[in-house]
Amino acid sequence: MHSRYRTYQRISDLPKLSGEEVVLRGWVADRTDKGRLQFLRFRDGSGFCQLVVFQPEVPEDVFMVAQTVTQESSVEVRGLVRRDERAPGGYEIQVHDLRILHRTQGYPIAPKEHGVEFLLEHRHLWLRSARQHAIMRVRAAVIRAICDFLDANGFVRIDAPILTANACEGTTTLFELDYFDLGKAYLSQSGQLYAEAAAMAHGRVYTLGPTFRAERSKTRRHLTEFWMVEPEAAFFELDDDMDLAEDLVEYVVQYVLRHCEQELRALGRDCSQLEKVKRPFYRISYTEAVEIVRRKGAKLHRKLPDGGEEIVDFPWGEDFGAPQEDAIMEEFEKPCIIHRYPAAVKAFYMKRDPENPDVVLAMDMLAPEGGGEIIGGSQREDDYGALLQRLREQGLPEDAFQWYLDLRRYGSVPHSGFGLGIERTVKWITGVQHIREVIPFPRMLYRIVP
RNA sequence: UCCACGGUAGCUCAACGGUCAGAGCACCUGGCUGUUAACCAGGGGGCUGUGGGUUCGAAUCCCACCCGUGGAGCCA
Repeated sequence: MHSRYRTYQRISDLPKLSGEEVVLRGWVADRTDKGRLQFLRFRDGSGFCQLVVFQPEVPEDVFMVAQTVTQESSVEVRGLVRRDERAPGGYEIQVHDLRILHRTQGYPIAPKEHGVEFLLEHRHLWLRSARQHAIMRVRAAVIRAICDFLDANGFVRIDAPILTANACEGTTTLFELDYFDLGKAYLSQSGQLYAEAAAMAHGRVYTLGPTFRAERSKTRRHLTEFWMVEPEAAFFELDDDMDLAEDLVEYVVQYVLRHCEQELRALGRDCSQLEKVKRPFYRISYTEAVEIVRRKGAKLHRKLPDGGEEIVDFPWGEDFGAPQEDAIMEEFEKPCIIHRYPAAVKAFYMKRDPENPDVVLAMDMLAPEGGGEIIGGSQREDDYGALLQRLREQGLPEDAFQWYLDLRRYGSVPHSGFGLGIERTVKWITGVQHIREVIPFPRMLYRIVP
């Protein structure tokens, strides 16, 4: 690609520059030497490559610079690009000149083992490591793939507000703040309601942005601030919604396999399972899922009023927890969609199944290999009276939802959508164990810095 | 919020209630022409999270607090 901004060569271009003299600018990730032969692991943002400095081939002062340069110093290097099997990545630079731009003293992160706390404390520097570099590239690719797919299928990106007056689902705890003279405002936990409004204007839309949950969650799959893409489409019924979710996830996974081969290898990801992620996925009803849970003996731990706990066979009507989801996904090597959940455990805006009023037209997608729940969606209640009744049943403030009810007053149509968690998806695809590694600066219960 | 575990050198960890709290890595010095977390030799580096208690004696046992970790719940 031609760029008017590129004034120097980059590591990502090395295969095309073999045998040529190049000038690169970047940072020394690490160094080691064998006397008169020195190896510098060099990175410039586009990738990593090895610099080789051999004493007889460079001026004495250049050799001294290479010998004394510290980890994470920024440098400019001139040298010959060589193909060499011994070099990580297959190419290396035979250094002719090396200049220090800024000498680093006491870089905190050694190229050795570190604990989580220490690394999170230094997240601003940790991002430079090869592993974090690869994860962020996959994250970028996932978001790119999502936008490509939705744009190509006629979805218009609509950005939802982050400051909102109303709680979306009325269940989870929200971050609250004072909004001038208008009282309390909340950080959005979902752009869905706004996406619904926009879908009545554009037919097919999606929101993409950060969302916030003030839950005191402490697990490897929760963040207090996370990104979500939420497609919403007029005239889509539940089956269309599931088709869309399936198509989108298939596209994203296959896109990453195609475009991030290097990154996935750097992360040590076994891609054989990902290659299987092709339509059709599995699709089972909640009732069928309950049967699996019971068959596999994933019991329910239920809290008793006296503070104790009882362990019972999983009853129809309860929502699945992590143990149940894990039990279900042991059965499947591809994503599985579970649909038609008990109405009592789902949000007020979900439409009842006309064939069974005990369940709603909702669906969740669970990813295999411990990926967990990556999608939650539903067909929305499009009947004014039914929606108003749900609002009242759940004790939600009608005033704040007047505009939302308007969507059912003026040209209401069947419509559906879902939310796909960006971090959960990246975590699954990269095979990373903890969600905090797949967002640049994670916000968690006990962490807001850096 | 509940449950469990942890906090000792810059980092990762060790040390039965008993001499001066150790090791690896990182850092500094020297050696080596192919290193991949190189290796070899030497060197500096500590308010054992905080406060109280038990004891002749506490990193070690007890209590409280602070900080963190991951599991539940909640969910993407």
